[in-house]
Amino acid sequence: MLLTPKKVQRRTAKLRDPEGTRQSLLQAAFREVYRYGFQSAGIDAILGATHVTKGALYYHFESKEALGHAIIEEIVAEITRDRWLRPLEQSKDKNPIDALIGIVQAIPARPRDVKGGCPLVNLTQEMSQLDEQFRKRLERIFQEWQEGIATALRKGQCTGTVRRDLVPEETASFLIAMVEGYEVLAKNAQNAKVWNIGIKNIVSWLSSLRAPGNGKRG
Amino acid sequence: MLLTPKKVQRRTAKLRDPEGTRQSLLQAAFREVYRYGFQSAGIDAILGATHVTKGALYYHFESKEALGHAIIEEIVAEITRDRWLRPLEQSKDKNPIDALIGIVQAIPARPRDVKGGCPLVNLTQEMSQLDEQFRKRLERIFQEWQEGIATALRKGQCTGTVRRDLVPEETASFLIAMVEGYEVLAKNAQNAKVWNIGIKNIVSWLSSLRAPGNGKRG
DNA sequence: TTGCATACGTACTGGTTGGTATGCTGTTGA
DNA sequence: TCAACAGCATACCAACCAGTACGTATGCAA
Repeated sequence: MLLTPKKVQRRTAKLRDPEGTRQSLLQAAFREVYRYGFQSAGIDAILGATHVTKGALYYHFESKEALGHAIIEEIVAEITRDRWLRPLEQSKDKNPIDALIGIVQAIPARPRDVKGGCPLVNLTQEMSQLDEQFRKRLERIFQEWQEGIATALRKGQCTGTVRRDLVPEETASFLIAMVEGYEVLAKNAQNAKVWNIGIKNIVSWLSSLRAPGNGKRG
Repeated sequence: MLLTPKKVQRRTAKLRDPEGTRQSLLQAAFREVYRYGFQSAGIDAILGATHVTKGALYYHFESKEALGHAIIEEIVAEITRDRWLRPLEQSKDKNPIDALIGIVQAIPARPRDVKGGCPLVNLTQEMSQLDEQFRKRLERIFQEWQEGIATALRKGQCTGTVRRDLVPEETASFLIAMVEGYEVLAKNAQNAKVWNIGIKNIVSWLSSLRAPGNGKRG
């Protein structure tokens, strides 16, 4: 008896879409890593969250480590750019203090964001000491972030909206430390209230950076 | 003539010393958890760092989780008390701003501390979202810490050395967020320089909390 | 139509993990 | 003197985990 011809059509006629597969993997892997940490995020769990199989994963990424690197460069870095750098760029004619206040207040305070904390901090805490490759990639993000803020502050100093006695880089770091610090506190509390109080205090501190005689909307 | 009443200690023979065994385990486990995180710290690695065997471990602790709880309650909590609460207690007649400045400046900046980050933050980042038992224990430490600072600030407000417009609890949280935030930045940089700049900025901010007309050593 | 590279799917493996079952030894109270 | 028990030591296990081997389906070029 002749073999039956192969199943002509699979129900969900899967189109080949390597870029789509790659993105699915990155997104799912990010979610798992965000939740459980890189080391504890299991490959099988990541695959279970997608319709992708192990063969496909290891076709697109050399190793779990390489997947981790891609997450940092393509997802985590983008989050920082979306939340901080692009808004700063777009409001570069405005008073940078007002811009920063707007940005800080716009950081999502949805339960899942507060409870999960900042992906950048999560990965830094877990990996910076253990793996230099991870550390370098994370450091680049921090530097980009700091420079973005420092540049805006420097401009504000030129146009007279920001106090001249500040060192822009140090002030930028300080702001980042405050934001990250409150993310940690909020994550521990698993509660947006802590975060909202934090925002309030950061905004109040940001206001103290205005050049004397420069009220709101300077 | 009577000889020594108690047995002379034998050098090589292993004396049974359950409390010592327990402490060895706690210390070694803390070091491993501090370095690799709780989930990634292996039981075998912990045991390898001691002269203790698995049987002894599971005699003293019900599970890895229970060991983790003990680490938080007996080691991490003690670090916070040693660095913050006891110094605050001991200098309760002093200006609290000066006391806090002293404490912040006294936080160890040795490479291994900077590179490892703050144990409290490490554990919070990793576990708060995943395990409520861990979270609760960590939250207690944060609360103790915050209350210690807030109490000191409140006293300062009464004695006129601290600005009266501050909300002590919020200011305490803010300080904690700053410290933790800079620990994250320093850990990412794997470099004490970032930390030292952080200290400088925090100290400068702390000085701004003094009541008007109240210089140093108020 | 063939030929071949891309893009997967599946079954498996060697090593590791937290945890346990069981047995031994030193100490202590009767 | 001896039983009972605290305090371990050792061997072992099932589950899991990253990674691989290898087969197969698809698209495209010649």
